[in-house]
Amino acid sequence: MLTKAPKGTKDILPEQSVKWQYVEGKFRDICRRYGIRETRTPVFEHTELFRRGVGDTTDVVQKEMYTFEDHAGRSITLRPEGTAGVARSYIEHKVYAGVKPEKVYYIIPCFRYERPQAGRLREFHQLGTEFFGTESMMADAEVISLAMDFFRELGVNDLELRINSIGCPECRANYRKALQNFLRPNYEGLSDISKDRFERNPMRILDSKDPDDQKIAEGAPVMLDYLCDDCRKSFEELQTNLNALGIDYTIDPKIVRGLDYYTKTAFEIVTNTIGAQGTVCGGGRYDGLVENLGGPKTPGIGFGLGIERLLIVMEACGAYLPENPPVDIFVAFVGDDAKNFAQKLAHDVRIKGFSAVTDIAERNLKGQFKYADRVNARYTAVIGDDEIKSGELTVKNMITGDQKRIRTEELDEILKSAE
RNA sequence: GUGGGUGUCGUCAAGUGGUUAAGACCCAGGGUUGUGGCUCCUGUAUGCGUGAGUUCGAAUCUCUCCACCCACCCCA
Repeated sequence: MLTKAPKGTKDILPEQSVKWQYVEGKFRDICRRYGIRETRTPVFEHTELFRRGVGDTTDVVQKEMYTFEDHAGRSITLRPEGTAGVARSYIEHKVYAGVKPEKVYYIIPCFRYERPQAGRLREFHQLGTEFFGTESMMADAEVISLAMDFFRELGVNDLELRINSIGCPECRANYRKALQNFLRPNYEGLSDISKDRFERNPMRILDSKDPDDQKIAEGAPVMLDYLCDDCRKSFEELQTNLNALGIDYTIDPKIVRGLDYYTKTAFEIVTNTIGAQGTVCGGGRYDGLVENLGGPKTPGIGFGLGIERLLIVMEACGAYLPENPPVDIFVAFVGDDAKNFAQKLAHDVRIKGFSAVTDIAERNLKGQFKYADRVNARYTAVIGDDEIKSGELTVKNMITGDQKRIRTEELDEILKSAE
């Protein structure tokens, strides 16, 4: 128990963390190219923020939050997603008074109390972006474009972009009514879960896996047919923009999104290569969120992408992921005099900006070479009595096996040429 | 919250009631008191998730609990 990470959490050990850094670095670079800056918000927030922001009736808020009281009796919650905190920060610092739109990205851990399974954890990591202050569908297209660029540059193909519009609160209410009217005659035939959803969120009935539900839902009205003029125009614009960017997509009227704050654009990027949790990226527009949290009426659009799922997809499709990064030079030594000389040499090399590793476990030469091999050293320098006497180094190229004597000053050239 | 599966060395894994629990890899040391990735040798589980029971005897049978995995729900 004591030596076991809590259920649903995972240690990211060094051989994994190089992969994480690679993915994160790629994301940071893409965001830089899109002119997006990073924002960092607290891991925990007031519980009320999520109740209001994510929605009181959502599963996330109702049964998945890590909520506790702090010592002063405040109700605190570990963030279950990224958008609410970023929106809060946007309002708190009156960022809306500055240049619009505000474009930010984040790379953060999130927490949800769920039963873990493949691609689902209690602590998971999201990277994402949020744009505030523009209603233009160009923003939606840019956000989607960014996500697609990210996947493409990571070498992840066979992904499908699905888009939908869930309208604004007005047209959604109309649709809800129409859907309920359509389903009501067969209410008794619905599964228990769907009966439960009938009032709470009838749109969810549409993607039920229950065969009876599916039969009843056949021919049900589609949200897209109930969009108001403004929402319909927006959805058409989005498609025009995506077409202009050469981004393929399919329209999927079943995308509903489980968080209350979404309006208009909803999208998912899915894969079928990683089992049941196929949604790697989900996002959409949330024009009511900022106002709902007490800020000025401010539209917003963004997406969240699960890093754990992304890595699973990358491994499944054979995308490049770094492992065991090389060390420029390993400094081996024989004898006590050479010991200090070696440590000094390694230090000099490090100061010059190269990576150097030396034996700090008192191994014999053979063991040191073995270790040099393990740490993926490009070169190994050997220092012993002979070298100290002559002021030279023996340097071995670990890939070709070539070995020669050089003067210490020549080492720089060799290390540089290896890059 | 509901359902299914699995639990033997750091990892993979043999073993299905009978003395000391295979093997491989990894790791460490050595064959070579100055040379790795190959080779050879040596070492590493007082224990088979936990607790109890059946038995002369249990990793092997029964039950309890626990952990992990997978799926539903929902979502990243």
